[in-house]
Amino acid sequence: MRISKTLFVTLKEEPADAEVRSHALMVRAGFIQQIAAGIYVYGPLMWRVLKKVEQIVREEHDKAGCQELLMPALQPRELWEESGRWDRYVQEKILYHFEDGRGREVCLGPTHEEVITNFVKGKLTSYKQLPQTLYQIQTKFRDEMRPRFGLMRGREFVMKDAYSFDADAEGMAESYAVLRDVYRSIFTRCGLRFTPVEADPGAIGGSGSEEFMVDADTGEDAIAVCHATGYAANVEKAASRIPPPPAIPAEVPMHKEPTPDAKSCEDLRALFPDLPLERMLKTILYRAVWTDREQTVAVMCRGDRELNVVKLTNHLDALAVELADERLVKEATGADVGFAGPIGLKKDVLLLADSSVEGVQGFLCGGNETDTHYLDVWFGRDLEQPPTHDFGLVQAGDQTLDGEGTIEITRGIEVGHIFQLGTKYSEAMGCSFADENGKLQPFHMGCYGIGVSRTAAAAIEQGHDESGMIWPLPIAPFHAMIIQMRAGDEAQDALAQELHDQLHAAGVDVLWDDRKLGAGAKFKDADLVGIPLRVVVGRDAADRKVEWKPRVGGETEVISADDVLPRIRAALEEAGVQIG
RNA sequence: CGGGGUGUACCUCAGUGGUAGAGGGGUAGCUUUGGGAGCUACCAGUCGAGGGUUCGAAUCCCUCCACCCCGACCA
Repeated sequence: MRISKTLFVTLKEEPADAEVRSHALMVRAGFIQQIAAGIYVYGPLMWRVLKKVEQIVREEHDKAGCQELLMPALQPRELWEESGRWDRYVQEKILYHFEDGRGREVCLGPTHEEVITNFVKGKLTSYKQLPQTLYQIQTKFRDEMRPRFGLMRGREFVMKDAYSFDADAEGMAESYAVLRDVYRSIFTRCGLRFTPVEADPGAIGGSGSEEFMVDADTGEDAIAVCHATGYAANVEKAASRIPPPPAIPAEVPMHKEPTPDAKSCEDLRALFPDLPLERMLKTILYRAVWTDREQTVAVMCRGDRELNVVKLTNHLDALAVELADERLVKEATGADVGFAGPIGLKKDVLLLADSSVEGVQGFLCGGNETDTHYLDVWFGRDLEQPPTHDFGLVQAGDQTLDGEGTIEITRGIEVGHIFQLGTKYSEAMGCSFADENGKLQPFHMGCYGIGVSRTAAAAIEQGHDESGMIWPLPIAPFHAMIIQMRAGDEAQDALAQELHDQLHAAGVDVLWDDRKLGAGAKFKDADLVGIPLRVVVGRDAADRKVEWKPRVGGETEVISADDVLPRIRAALEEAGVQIG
């Protein structure tokens, strides 16, 4: 393809509103254009990338026996009432929903468990048909509170979603394992470095889930990994061995101390330098919301540890749990923010504690009175120890649960998430099959998602330098680029044309820069769009000599024009890319 | 949803009460030709929207909207 005949428009200047590299580079290179917050046009080059990712996704799913279909983006409210998710998704303001012309309520699908379950109902009717996995690649709609980072978190994005149907939990686990392998193959074939991690299933529900994280410092997700044991989990889910409780001090009666303006553990350390952080117990107030009620929840936690709202939300089985605002804190404690404690809380506040408080005695805690804390507080003597549970956030340096290794915190971009749903949707929506005895049983389902557009962005996040993008060969918009130095030079025109035609005929995706531009501009553009294999047709064209100039990792080399195709073939083969 | 910021040409931005600007970009010409070359001419804006103050508003005031950032939240 000749650049002069394509929509190839690059910008010299960085877009002002792009925070992450992938976003800035995609805009500069003309891959995407923003239409509104979190809504983008995918330009021709971007679309080529997306199609390549989609193709890899398709091939790997099909190879594993999955079947592709296409479901509607527009979905009726009734379906979502059946699964019981309408309220939660509306509450979380993630669902685009509106009335149609006749007053019927519909939504734009953020995910498709309801539709797929409804679709197989009456079609998958016998155990003899199982297992089956169906998938689609489609645009999803989610009204993200804060879309950001370009394609990383959009309100409309391309997603592959798959759903498995099995007769029982064992079957579901097998289908899940198959898909997990499919996912590994997909991201490996895309040329990405990634880490599969244990995850929290969130609003989707179900028992087990794993996320596939592309390793990148700019990722939105923090993950806890241990190289010694191989443990890897999203910090939302991760558990670790809590450092042992502090030594128990001599028993003295509880006493109240004035602590003016000491609202944090740090402030308190300045006041009581001899008291270890481990013997300061924080009490954090939250507002938990369910469909039909809400409650203030106070959670105690050791001063050297942090709380994990996701674990708390799951424990409470709440729709949402958020930090209490100033007003609510005052209402529950009677004090300003920073002085909450377990003693003397308002009666309707639910008091819980993180496991880290177990075994702590003689501690400091808030006095529920502005500028006041209690010291030398003992569980059992001064108050009952509240029910404890693991609500803790894993920290770098923690021991793994088995004590065999040390956890470190890294960052990643979530490009895939797989779930074992169990019978949540099949039961809620009355979707069942006949087993060997002719008895009706609900399906055991799994669901599996890949953010296709996010995967493309993650590839740039992982592969770029100061000059531009560096695409992995399997998902690059073009495999190879011919950079012709002087358009109009007879020898160069002829050789570039010959090479272009030869490569094209061989099935190589080749982009030919035939523009009448200075050499500098062409090299800058070539670096920016990051096509991995490059050939410069220049001053030696008359001798059928060209320069082999890969985007990265190779010295420029003068080679015969006849060696170009073999070289490209070799590079493609090495990257596992089939052509022709 | 709370806090902060920004809206002026296709892009990046300057312009604090008196004729709407620069650079990039595009077009034409000349020159140049291996890492975003030079010169000349031209193209390009309801100054986010509405209201107010003023002889006069991009500029001051009010309301709204959009976008970006931080937080909260989030497959």
